[in-house]
Amino acid sequence: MNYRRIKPRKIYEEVAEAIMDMIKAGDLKPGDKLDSVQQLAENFQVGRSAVREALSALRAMGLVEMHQGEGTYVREFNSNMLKLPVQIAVLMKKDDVKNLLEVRRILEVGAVEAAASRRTAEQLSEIKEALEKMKNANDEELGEEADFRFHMAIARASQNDLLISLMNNVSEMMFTTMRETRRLWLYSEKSTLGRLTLEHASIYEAIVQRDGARAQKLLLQHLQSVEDVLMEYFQEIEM
Amino acid sequence: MNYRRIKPRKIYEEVAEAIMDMIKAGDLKPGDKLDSVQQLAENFQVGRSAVREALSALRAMGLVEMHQGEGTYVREFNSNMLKLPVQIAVLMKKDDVKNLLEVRRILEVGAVEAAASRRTAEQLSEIKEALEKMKNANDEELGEEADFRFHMAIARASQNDLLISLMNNVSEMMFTTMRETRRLWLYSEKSTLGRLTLEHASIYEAIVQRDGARAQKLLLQHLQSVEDVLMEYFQEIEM
DNA sequence: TATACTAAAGTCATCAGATGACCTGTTAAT
DNA sequence: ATTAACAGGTCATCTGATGACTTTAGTATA
Repeated sequence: MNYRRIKPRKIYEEVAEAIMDMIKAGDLKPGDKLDSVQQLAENFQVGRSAVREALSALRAMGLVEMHQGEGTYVREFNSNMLKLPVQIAVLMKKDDVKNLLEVRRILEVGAVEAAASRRTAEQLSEIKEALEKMKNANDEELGEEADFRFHMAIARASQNDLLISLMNNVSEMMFTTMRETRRLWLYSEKSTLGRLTLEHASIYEAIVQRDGARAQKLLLQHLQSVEDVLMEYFQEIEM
Repeated sequence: MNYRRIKPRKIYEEVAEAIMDMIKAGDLKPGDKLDSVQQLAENFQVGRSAVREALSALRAMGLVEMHQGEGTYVREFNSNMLKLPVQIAVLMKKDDVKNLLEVRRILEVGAVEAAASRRTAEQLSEIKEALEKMKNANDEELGEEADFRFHMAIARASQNDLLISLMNNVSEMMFTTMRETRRLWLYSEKSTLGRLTLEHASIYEAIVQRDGARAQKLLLQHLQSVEDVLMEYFQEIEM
């Protein structure tokens, strides 16, 4: 037999949903202040704890902000509010890291094409700036940061907030997981930084010329070689 | 001037972090039962509310499960535990939907290449099954489901849990946002279902032959045409 | 009047006790 | 042996109290 699953609806879930509905319906707009916990509890005819748990859930989802002594406010909802739980990254096993790198590559290759076709002049100069910084960076730390900025500048040029936000999250998880690996790698081969810079430069050129296909191809090669080296080091260190 | 922001650390944040550290350190493994709220409160020397808020946060992150009357457990952490707040989808504006579709396309084009090169025989038959179901579906509802299954089967064949999970989330957001649109679209043109099936079939063939590049090209065309029609309808309906 | 300090009100954060709901395993009854 | 009743443990929720923090208004002072 096939019984339909009975779900005991928790009160805080109902409250959270009710508040979310008010947001959807436009009764509450971004920036608006919610009623006090006390007030909400009375309105919904539930205890304050239930309201607090509901608000906690909404906060975890990024829908509201709670400020002690001030009140609770509806947050602006750009797509970039999407937050993956980055902390989880530290729990990752080797396979997960491989997957993470692959997702990074997929997202970025997708982003660079959009960037090539949509980039504004301003975004172009942002990319160029990161590129220049990398050229002039003798220090590994500076190089690493410039590298990161270059890739994020490309993401921003895609003008897809959701994509930007995903890449942000994925990058952060990458750095969290591989912070040691990456550092060792950069320290070990001085020549690497130069090669990376050259590859970046050619990608930049393709974006300048709005040649999405070429940019994709170059970026793919670039990332794949980086991946290979990174995985090699990662394997040595973490296993 | 630039003052560094002072953050009054909330107790529940500290508790959440402490528990997370225990998980990281391996003191708590997936499947383990946490101490009772009562007990944790005593251990940390804080009130039960603080513990509950901490656990709420961890639950929202997907790190633990709370079962009334039973206890709180550490969840298995596959990458597929990554949960984007899908509910937010309903709040999306037109631009967001466009971005969402683009991200879907990027992820899926990436996934299909991985699928083409890595798919096992079993995964192949899973894809074929979805394809057959779609062929035999006279009903729109069945067709829609088969369509969905086809795409998810490809994702699974990529064998990248993180990628699968992201696509799952993105798909869900898509369906949430466009459930009305999509239905209307399918109802309006019977011929569409047949065309979609043909396109799927050719993609399937490319995967059979492990021709990643060809699969990518076909899928890209497929998704782009779907996107175009979808956006057209969406604009009419929602504006 | 203008400024600085103070007080009060509103609100979130946290605590602690009490009660209800729910699950599991044990014991008792048939 | 099977089933029903029970007990213990635990989360869910309510409630009153207290602390911390922010904003605002009022008051005192120069």
